[in-house]
Amino acid sequence: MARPPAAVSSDSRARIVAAAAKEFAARGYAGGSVDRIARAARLNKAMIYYHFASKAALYREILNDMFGAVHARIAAVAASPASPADKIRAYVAGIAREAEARPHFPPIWLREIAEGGRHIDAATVAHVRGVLAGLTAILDEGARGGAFRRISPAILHGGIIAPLMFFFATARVRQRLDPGGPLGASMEIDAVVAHIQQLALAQLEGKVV
Amino acid sequence: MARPPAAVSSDSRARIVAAAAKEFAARGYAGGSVDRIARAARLNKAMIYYHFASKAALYREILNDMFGAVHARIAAVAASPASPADKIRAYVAGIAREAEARPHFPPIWLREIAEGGRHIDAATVAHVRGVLAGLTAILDEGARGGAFRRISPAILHGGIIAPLMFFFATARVRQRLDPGGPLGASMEIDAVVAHIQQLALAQLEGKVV
DNA sequence: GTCTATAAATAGATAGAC
DNA sequence: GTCTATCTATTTATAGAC
Repeated sequence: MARPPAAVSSDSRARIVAAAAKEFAARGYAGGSVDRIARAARLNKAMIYYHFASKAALYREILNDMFGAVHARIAAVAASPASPADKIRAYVAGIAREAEARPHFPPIWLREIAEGGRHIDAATVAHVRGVLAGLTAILDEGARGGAFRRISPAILHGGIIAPLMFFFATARVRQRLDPGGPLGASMEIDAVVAHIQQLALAQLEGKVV
Repeated sequence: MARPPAAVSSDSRARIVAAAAKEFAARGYAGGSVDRIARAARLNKAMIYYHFASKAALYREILNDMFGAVHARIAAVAASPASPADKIRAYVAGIAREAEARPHFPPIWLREIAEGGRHIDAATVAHVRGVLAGLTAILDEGARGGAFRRISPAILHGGIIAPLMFFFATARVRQRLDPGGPLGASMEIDAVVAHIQQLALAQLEGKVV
């Protein structure tokens, strides 16, 4: 295998996106610096403006990828031949898996919520609506078959995604705020996902509320 | 009742704190501008540095007030003579009430989670630990009396606070992302609080998981 | 595609008058 | 306590050479 050339040419766009996702996750949109992104991508600022129209456009690309990936996965789950209960399990696990694949996803999601979705453009809005439409379809199917009570998709979705993002994003903080204590105790992702799956199904099957 | 003087003197510090809370909630710590805070408080930048050592110190004051208020309320709940189940209800309602009293609380909370608690100082850490200690005491009491199963306070707390902050913070976004749809449908705070109370108790009473 | 250099605006913070 | 004026660093973004 030949040694790669000293300056790896022209995956520069991908390097920028990766560096930007990390930067925006750590410091937010406003706090993120184009200069720092360039340095992390081993490029200069001008290259960022060669590939992207603006800092905002770069950020929107990352948002769109995040929500697009979740949308695609949820649409597949909703269209699958599984039972409604299994689809709910897959809904929870699917969001968790996309978050796991993108460490920047939970922090950026939390910040967008805090900002009132200020940077979310039309394409991303469509993805968000698509995710909710998928959940609504699953709930309808379950209700028609008598397996599920009718509950608000919004309440259910919030009860799933909020704790999920919280647990991903706080992995580091919990260690700091409560080392050794119950908050700091390591929580396996699989255990948290299983817990949230059971909580969601309990609501749908009328074991609670 | 006499007309107030044109320039109300020397509640300037309080005006700064109020304006800063709004600014940091809307734009985050990094995105918040001392200039804008001064303008919103009808003062100049120099007055902010007269009252506070730095932008960071001003922000920490707001964080401390938020978490201090929750800590105080939860400590009172834990020490009250109510039943464990009622204490859990009061735990959920208490956090909701403090968030209601401070519109900046949910957005700032979400951002701090996203930032890994970067701006949280020792005093605020103590408040966070105090809240968790209160919850742990309630769970222990319930478990000793046989009313509660033993479950992780961290999981329970996350399942309470994350959806709560999510629903408060998304009141405006949901309207935008899904007007007329289930997400955009107005959700009464009382209904959301009641739902989360029942969800928490269902876990503790072994009806789920 | 990649770079250096720089423009133009805004940031946090301070000096010093009143 | 409150102000104006200003310093310095950093910001996003662009021009133009190669």
